[in-house]
Amino acid sequence: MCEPWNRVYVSPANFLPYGTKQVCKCYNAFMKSKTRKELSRPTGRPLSFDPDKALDRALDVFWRKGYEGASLSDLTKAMRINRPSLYAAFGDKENLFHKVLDHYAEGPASHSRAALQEPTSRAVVERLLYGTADMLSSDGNPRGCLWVQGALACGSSADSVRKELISRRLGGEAALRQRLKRAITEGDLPPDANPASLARYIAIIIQGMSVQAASGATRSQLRGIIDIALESWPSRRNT
Amino acid sequence: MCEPWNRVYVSPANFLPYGTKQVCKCYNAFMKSKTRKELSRPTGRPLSFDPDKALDRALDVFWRKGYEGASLSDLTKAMRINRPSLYAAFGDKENLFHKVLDHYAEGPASHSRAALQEPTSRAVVERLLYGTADMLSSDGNPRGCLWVQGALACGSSADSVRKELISRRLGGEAALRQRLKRAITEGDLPPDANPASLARYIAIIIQGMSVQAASGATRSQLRGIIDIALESWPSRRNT
DNA sequence: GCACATCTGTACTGGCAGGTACGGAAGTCA
DNA sequence: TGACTTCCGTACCTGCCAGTACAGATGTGC
Repeated sequence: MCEPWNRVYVSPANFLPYGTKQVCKCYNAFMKSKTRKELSRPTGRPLSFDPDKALDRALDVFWRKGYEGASLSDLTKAMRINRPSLYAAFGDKENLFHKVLDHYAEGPASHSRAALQEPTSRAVVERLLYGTADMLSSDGNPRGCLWVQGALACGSSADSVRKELISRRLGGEAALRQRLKRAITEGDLPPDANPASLARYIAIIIQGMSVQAASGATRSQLRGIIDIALESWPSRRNT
Repeated sequence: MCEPWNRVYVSPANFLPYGTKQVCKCYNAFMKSKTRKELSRPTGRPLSFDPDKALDRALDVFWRKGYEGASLSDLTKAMRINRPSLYAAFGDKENLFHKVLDHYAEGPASHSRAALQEPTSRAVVERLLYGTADMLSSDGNPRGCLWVQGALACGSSADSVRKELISRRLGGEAALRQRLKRAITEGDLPPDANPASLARYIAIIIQGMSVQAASGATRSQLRGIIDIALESWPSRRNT
C-alpha cells in the first residue's frame, strides 16, 4: 500500500510552506487525525519540478498524439523531467494518463460540469456547446477533445485506456441526461421529451465537433453548426 | 517506376482465366494499346492468396485498431500471409493502409457516394445518415468509422496518414456541399440556405455518430439521433 | 558532523516495432 | 528437360518501445 505511483500531489499554496510535497493516498484519513504541522515537509531531497506543470505538459502531448502515439520520450522531453522521475512521481504510462485525464477534466474541460449548473436546459446545452466550441478552437490547445482522440481505436495493450475513455464519455452523457430529466419535472422541457435521446444528440454534436476541430474547423465554423443544431431543441432560445 | 508496391490488382472475374494477377500502375495506358490476350497470366509462381480477401482482412484490423494500433504481426496474422508477401504485394504499412482506405470507400462506405445521387437534398441526407447508422451498427463490422478512428491523433510517424484521413473527411464534406448548392439552384432548398454550414452540420452528425458507435451505441439509438437531427433540416420530410 | 530519506541522471534491459536477405518452391515458355 | 520469372517462408536486421538498476546529489533531523 501507498505505492509511490499512488501518491497525491499537493501544491504548495494549499498548506505547505515551500516546494511541493508528496502525500500518500491515505491522505484524507491522515488529514483527519493529524494537524497541519505534522504534514510539513518530509525528509529527503525535494522534488525539482512542479508536478502540476509537468501534468500540464503531459496533457499537451497526450492531447496532441493520443495515448498510443505519445511515447515516453515525447513525454519526458515535454515534461522536462527524466524517465525515473516520471515513474516515481506518476507511476507507469497508463497511470500518468489517468492523472492527465483528471487534470483535463478540472482544467480545459471544466466548462462541461459547470454547464450543468445553469438554470434552464436551454442554458445548459448552450453553455455546453459554445463552451466546447471555444475550448476546441482555443489558441494553445491542441485541436480536438482528449476524451475522443485519446484512444478511439487502438491496439490491445491500450484497451483498458480505450474503455476508460468510453466510460468517461458515457458518464458525461449520463450526467446531462439526469439534468434533462430534472428539466422535465421542472416544466422546463415538454413532458414528452426524451432525455436519453436528447442527451445523446448533444453528445453527438460535441463529439462531432471534436472530430471537425481535429480536421481544422475554426471557432466561427463550429458556432455556425451549433446554431443549426439548436434549432431542433425543444425549448425557446434564451433572449 | 512500376515498383512492386504500386501494383494494381485485378480480380479474376474481370478478365483473367484463373487466379489473380498483378498489373503495373501504367495499367490504364497498357490497356489502351494491348489486347486482353496480351494481359494473360505472366510466368512465375502464382500468388497463393486472394489480394481482395487479404485487403478485407487488413481492413478489419485497421478499422478495429487504427493505423498505429495495428502492428504488422496483427496484419499478417489476420491476412494469413507472411510478412514478405505483404510487402511484395502492398508495399509498406502506409501503402497498405491507403489501399485499405480505397477498399473501404468502395465497400462498407460506398453508401456515401451513392447517397449523393438521390433526387432531393432531403433524400440525400436521409440516405447518408441512415446508411451510415446502419454501417456503424452492422454485425461483423468493427464499431466506428475508419475515416475517423483510423488516425485521429497519433505520433509524428503517422502524421501523413492523419492528414490523408483529414482530406478524405473534408472531401466527403465538400462533395455534399456541392450537392446542396445544386439543391438550391433546383429550388429544392431555400435560396438563403447555407450549403457550407449544412454540409458541416451533417458531417458533424456522421462523425459524432461514429464516436458514439465506438462507445457502443446501438442502431436504434443512432436512428433516434438522426430523427432529432433532421428536425432542423430546411426542407420537408419525404412522403 | 552523521544517519537517514528521497529525488536525479546515466546507462541499461528485454521485447517488439517495421522492414529485408536469401534460398527454395512453383509456375511458364521454348 | 532446363532456363527463366515470380512468389513463399525462415530467419534475420536495426531502432525504438516501456520500464528499471544503481550510484550520486540534496534535503531533514539529531
